[in-house]
Amino acid sequence: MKRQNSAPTMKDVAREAGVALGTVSKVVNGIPVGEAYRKKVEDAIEKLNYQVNSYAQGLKANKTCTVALLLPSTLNPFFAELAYYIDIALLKRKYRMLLCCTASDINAEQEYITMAQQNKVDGIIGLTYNPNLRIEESTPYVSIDRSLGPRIPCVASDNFAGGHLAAEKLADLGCKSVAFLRTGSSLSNEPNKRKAGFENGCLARHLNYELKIIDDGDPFQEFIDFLEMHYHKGRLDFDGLFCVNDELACRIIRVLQNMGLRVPEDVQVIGFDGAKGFGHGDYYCSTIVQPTAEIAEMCVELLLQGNMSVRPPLICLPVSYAAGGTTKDM
Amino acid sequence: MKRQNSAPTMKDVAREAGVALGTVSKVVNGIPVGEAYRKKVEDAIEKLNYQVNSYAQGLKANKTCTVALLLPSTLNPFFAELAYYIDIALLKRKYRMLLCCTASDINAEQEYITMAQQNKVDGIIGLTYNPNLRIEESTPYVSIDRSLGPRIPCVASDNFAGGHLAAEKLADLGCKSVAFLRTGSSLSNEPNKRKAGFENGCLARHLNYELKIIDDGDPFQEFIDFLEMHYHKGRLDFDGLFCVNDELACRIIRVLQNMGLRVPEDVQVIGFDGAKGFGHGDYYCSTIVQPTAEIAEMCVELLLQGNMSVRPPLICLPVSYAAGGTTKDM
DNA sequence: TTTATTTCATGAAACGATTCATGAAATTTC
DNA sequence: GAAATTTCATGAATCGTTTCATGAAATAAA
Repeated sequence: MKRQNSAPTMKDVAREAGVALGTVSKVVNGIPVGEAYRKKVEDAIEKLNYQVNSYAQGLKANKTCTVALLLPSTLNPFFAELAYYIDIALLKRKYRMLLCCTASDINAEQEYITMAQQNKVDGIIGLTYNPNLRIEESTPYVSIDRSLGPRIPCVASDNFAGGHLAAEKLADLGCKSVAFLRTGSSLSNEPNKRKAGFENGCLARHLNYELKIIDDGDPFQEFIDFLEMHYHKGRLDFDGLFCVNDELACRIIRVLQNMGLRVPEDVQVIGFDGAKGFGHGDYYCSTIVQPTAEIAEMCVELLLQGNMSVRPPLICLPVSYAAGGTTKDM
Repeated sequence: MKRQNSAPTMKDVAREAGVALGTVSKVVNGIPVGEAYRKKVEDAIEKLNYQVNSYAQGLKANKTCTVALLLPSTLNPFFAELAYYIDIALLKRKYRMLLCCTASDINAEQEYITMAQQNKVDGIIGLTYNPNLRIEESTPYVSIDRSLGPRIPCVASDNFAGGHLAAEKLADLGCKSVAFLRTGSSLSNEPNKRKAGFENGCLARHLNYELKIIDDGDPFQEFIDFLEMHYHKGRLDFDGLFCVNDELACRIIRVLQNMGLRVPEDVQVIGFDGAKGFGHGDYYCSTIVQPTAEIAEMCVELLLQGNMSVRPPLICLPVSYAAGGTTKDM
């Protein structure tokens, strides 16, 4: 006797329809079956309100149609935008997205990767900070903006070009002396390209520049000290700043304003990422815009294409510049 | 013969360790077992790099430790914040979060609910627009900010108090004539309480007020027309506006600025939600702040507590006011 | 009409973890 | 030392699908 409250199974449907188990399976999976059989099965499914059990399916097929997205958090609008577009791209392919915010837990990144190996997900898209994750060869993984080694494909914006573009824009906007500010791990080489591109651009345009890099952690006070060190008699040594991302740019702008400096009149600031307030709102600052939707689409495409051996190690997508009120071009 | 590339199973571990299947299961699940056995099994697990297969577990246990979060999108910072805190709250309880952005697909909401019934998730937390979702009695569901009927618990901010507070603040800030603007479905009654609370507050403080409600869809032009209708000789009929959410407030502010009005000098604007730029950044506008983390915690608590019958139908959490530059109190 | 071929529903076996009745071994009791 | 009791590893059965070898029925060929 079946428990009252348990969901009907294929067996129940088969009994109700008076057909074999395999026939029900075929109908459910759209495999051709005699018209009369199909009808009987469909009626029984309807009558019993049958739903396939996806554990049992997964057990046989070893496939979940679920992908995990590892992000530090969704509080950063750029990350939130990525999450949105990746969800769209996955949905289009009938996949679901497990969102994992790793910022709250230092071990979360590795734990989720382990989870993937327990077949809870078919693959992982990760924007991670931990540079030495153990990722098994057999785990489909695509990294965003961080190279994790030759076996792991990485999708990134053209960070070098972005840095170069920032320098050019600042030069075009009349800056004479600029600085690059950055936090985060020095091990993540993609953001380092922003620096390299910026230097390259500064040299090409004969801009004086300085670099302020704060590795690991977020001792924001160091930036404040740096800026105050370069602040003399109401003037800053720099008339242009390029921040490694919009979040840092926003924080820096607040510091500048607290110091009594006007943005963009006294100092022009360019960030990186190009996220917007409500998807359709304003940019948080003048910024190098990453092509979020394209990055998302590319990650999903790479992850789900069957042949892992043809994955290119690094995909660079083009960036653009957008004025956002913190430069003199609005 | 076992396929080369297939993951080791409990059977393999049992064979390797020279013990029975059930013994391995006990070790894996932390059930007491003789010391010598435990050691042998642990060594074998280590050696084979064994990971439990969660489909098989799910098939037996009928439990995924996964909850689906239905949101229109994460582009709205308030939604993104909710997603973040709900993920945290779930992680704390060893649950995972399936994030489903429903804005892109009109059928997505119902589809995800169907999915839950296929046991892909143990429950759903939904912030949905569709007022007539078919939710089976047996599907654990918690709704955010929309009452979906007596069987479905709803967690919301104290929207009435929020509306009231907005009116009081505008009165305190010197407004004489105010308006309430709102989009979205008229069927979702929680946001309607913001209106009711606002009216109540206006009456209590003897404020002239007008209501502009645009039901269903987003014909934003109607708001522009409304504002222009109330615009005479460089003056707006209102010196204060209360918008149903921050997103609308931001759009309205841009319209006002395009009309040549200054915010907050000419018109003060208060929104609703209280999301911030980068989690720690500025508010987008002066706003009634929803207690996002508490809402998240409450949703998860309600969803995962076993006893569905003791769920209260509606939980109201307290709101607060925060100045954000679009009122004269910064 | 008989034989060869094709078509297609059938249902047992398998996927991998959990559960629990079984009985061997160890311990306690008299 | 024998009997009674307790302890605990064992492995078959189970969960709900999918797959595929089987053979019955229908069709085609002779």
